[in-house]
Order: sequence, then C-alpha cells, then structure tokens
Amino acid sequence: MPLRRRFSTETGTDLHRCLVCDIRAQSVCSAIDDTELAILAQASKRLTLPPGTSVVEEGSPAVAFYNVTSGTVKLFKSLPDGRRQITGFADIGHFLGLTNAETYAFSAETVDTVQVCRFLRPQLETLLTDYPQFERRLLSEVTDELAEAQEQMLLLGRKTARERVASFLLSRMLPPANPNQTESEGCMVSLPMTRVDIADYLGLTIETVSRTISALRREQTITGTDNHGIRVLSVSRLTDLASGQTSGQNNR
Amino acid sequence: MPLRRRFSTETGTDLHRCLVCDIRAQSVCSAIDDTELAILAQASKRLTLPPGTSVVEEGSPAVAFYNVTSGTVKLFKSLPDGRRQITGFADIGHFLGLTNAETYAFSAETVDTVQVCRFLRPQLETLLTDYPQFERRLLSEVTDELAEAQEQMLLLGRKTARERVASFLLSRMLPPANPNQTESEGCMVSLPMTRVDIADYLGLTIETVSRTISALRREQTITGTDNHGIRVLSVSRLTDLASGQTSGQNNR
DNA sequence: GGTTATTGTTGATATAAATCAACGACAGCT
DNA sequence: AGCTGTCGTTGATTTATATCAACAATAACC
Repeated sequence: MPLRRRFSTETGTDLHRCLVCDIRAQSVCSAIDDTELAILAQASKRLTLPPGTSVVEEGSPAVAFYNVTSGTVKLFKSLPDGRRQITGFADIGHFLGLTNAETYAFSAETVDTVQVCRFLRPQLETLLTDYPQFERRLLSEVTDELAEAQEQMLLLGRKTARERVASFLLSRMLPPANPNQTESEGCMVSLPMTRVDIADYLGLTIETVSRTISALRREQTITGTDNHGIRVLSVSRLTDLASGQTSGQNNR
Repeated sequence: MPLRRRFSTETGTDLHRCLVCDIRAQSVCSAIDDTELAILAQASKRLTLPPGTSVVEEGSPAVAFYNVTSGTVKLFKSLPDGRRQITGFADIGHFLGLTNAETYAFSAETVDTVQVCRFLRPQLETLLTDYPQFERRLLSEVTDELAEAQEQMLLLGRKTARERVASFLLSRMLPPANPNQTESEGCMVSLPMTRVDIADYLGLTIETVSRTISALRREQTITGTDNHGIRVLSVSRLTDLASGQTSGQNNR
C-alpha cells in the first residue's frame, strides 16, 4: 500500500501520521479516538534514530516523553566509576521518559535503528488532562512496568547466572511465528543488543553470559550460531531453569 | 485532641475518618477535595494489622488496593525453593496492590503494627474515573515507585555489599527532627525490619549485612547499639560509600 | 580483499560474598 | 529469676562469579 508512505514523513507533524501508524493499537496512543488522531499527531514528532544514539541523559532536564514505534532502546543508570545497570529494554509500543522530577534519573540509548514519537512535556500534560482514557492507559502501562521491575529485582537479587540467562531468554521469546508451530520446532528469541548489554541487564559480566549461553547450547536447551538470534529448543526446560526448578548442573 | 479519637473507629466506614486523617496530605487521598471526603471514606475501610500479618499473597486474586497510614509493609516475591526478594517497604502514605493482572504478582506482609485503608477494586475504579486528580496523583506515585525500582536494580545488579548497605541506610534516613540540627549530631535511621528482611531487600545474606553494619560502626560512620535504630554520624561519608566514591577498605 | 576494530568465546586464577558453625544478646513466658 | 526461642554477631571455609588473559569470529573500513 504505497499510500502509507506518502502520508508518513520522517519528521513532520502530518495529521495522518497517527492514523496510519501500524503499532498504535499496541501503545498508549490506542487510547485516543480515531476521530481525534490529528491532535495526537500535532502533539508529537516522529524521529528516526541510528544505532547508539543517546535519547535521554541521566541528570539532564526532563523535557520530553517518547513512544517507541520500532527498534529497541536500552534504559540504564550508571555509577560514577562507570559501572552500569540496564533497567530495561523499551521496544515497539513501549514508552520512556515519564518522570515527576525536573531531570531524568536514567539514560536511554538506541540499540539498533529506532523510530520514536517525541512528546514535549507540556503537550503530554495537555493530552493527559484532555483525554482521561489516555491517562488511564498510561497508568496501566506504568503499573505493568513496575511489575516487570519487581520481577527483575528478584532476578538481580536472588537468581544464579544460569537462572538469569534462562529468565532473560524466556522474557524475550517472541510469540510463535505461526499458530500451528509445535513447541519442539523452537521459538525464536531476538537479541538485538550486544553481550555487554545483556550482561549489564542481568548484573553479570560478559564472560559469564557467554559461558552460560554456551552451556545452554551444549546441553541442547537452545540452538543457533548467530549471536543476535537464538532458538529455544525446550521452553519447558528453560522455564524450570529460570526459577531454579532443576536438580544440579552448573555452567562449565 | 480527644475529639479525633471519637471519630476514628478501627474498622468503620465513618464519614469523618478521612477528614481527620493525619497523613492524608502525604498520600493519594490528598487528591480528593475536602468537601468530598465522605466518598473516600465510604470507598475504603480502615484496618489495623498486627506484625507479621499477610496483606497480599502472590498468585491470589487481586481484589483490593491498600493505602498505608501507619507502620511498614514489606513487599516481596519468592522462588519455588524459598529464596525471597523484598522489592520494597511501603510505609506511611504509600500504596500497594495496584495491578492490571487478575492475581497479585507479589506478596505483602506487615513488618510492625500497620494501619491500612483498603479499597476494593470496583471502588478504586470508581474513584479513578470520577476524580481525575486522584488518578493523576496515583500515576505520579507509580512513576515515583518505578524510579525507585530502577535505583534498586542498580543496587542489586552492580553495587558491592558495602555500597548496598550504605545506600539502604541513606534511603531510610529520616529528615532531621528539628531544622537547626547540625549534620554532625547525626540523623536517625529507623529500621523496623529484621536483618533477614534487610538481607532479602539488598540481595545479601544476614551475615553479610551484619558484618557490614558492624564495619560501618567500627569506622565511626554510624553509631547506635539498638538493632532497630541507627544514627548516621557522617552523611557525606555514607553518600560517598553508597556510590563507590571511596578509595579502598572492605568489611572485616 | 586484506587490515583493523569490535564483539564474542574459552581458560586460568582471584575474590567477594555465601555457607557452615558457634555463640551472644535479648524478649517473652512461666 | 530462670528457661526457651528468636534475632543478631563473629569466625572459618567454600564457592559462584569476577577478573585477568589469550584468542577466535565477525563486522567495518579503506
């Protein structure tokens, strides 16, 4: 449908942009009625960002809110000596940059090529006030994020390296490509980020992540030689592994 | 003021309960106008819970939302083998139990004697819909919680035992009792929870927590022999410690 | 198409924190 | 006051993961 391209410019405030947005249903934007999408389009600006672009910088003024429409953004916090903790990966349909503070308490950087819709703060405020369903949807999204954060705290505070990697792979597992795909065919896991990013997300070192993935491959729980795409052979085994439901075995 | 006691019954839906609530200003309830507090009082029920009471159980139906008016509640997640991660302590003015899911994804248990106002889900829904300021305030609170959770992920994933304990003490430091109190007099830290709880919050063992607190005491960063009340002698030193801004020294 | 830089893997060793173990300090109870 | 159980402290030892080190694989670049 070449019509789509015609209406969807890279950086404009084209009134039809939101109407033709593929992922609207998956994001906070679904809360705005079809008839009022022009308002949404006017409140935001679509940006295309190359890999490794800084979106938000810890400590800088919190001027904007972003909705990711394609690609993956990593969110992280750093210590003065450079140690880093990735607190999450925001991909398609997820937002970032919401805060009550004057400045951001975290940084955000694109992992791959990313498209975002940027809402400046006053515009976001207006949307929240004028569209209660928008606010409700955002509340619901933040509540989900909080639940995910709590799950990640359990991982970081109490899980072993093996359990962390298993949990991570499961959490990134895509829904089966076609519905009649059997489990044994294996589910794809997309890993656009590097080993460094995975390590910084799981609170491990790259060496430990690498060794653990190798071990899972060796014991046929996963396959795939490509570093950014892994296939899970046994979801149930990985599930057991992720919660420590497994007898012995370590990494080496 | 004995009048207050007269209006504030333990479990009733007394229409004046919210009007005389000491901590309303500190919680989501501050979003409801004075003239409409009767609605708030009717939507909720005040409960007094002894120490060690289970408020919410992981996996059970998410039927209620709670606002803590006194005492401390610990929120936690557990693994099948009993490992536990405390994801936060909800004390005065904080809420718990908000979720989009049918069931709670965490457990909650009182640390000491706790007073909560319980809102059943339909009543909460009504409040959110009828009072946009209430919803806005809740969004703001959840956003803060998320920021705190991200800070805790940094702690759990990347900080040393010493840095974790220092961060914890700082985060629990009370504002100075009187304004003209000098820093050197020391700020009180209240620790109603046990060492087990602290350990499960910081992703450490009780032994490591104990040793680390002893070390901080030995080097005069903190004092106080009482296990549930510690005095910080040097806030600046603790701040440096918490972010790894310190040359050497370990725990022993 | 070969050189260089980046990213990932594997092995050897070190270490921070866990585990195992003993004991001390209280709080509650009769 | 003396018993009993919980909670906290301290010491000795083990261990999972970090660190140090070398190299392999892949991507980036003239």
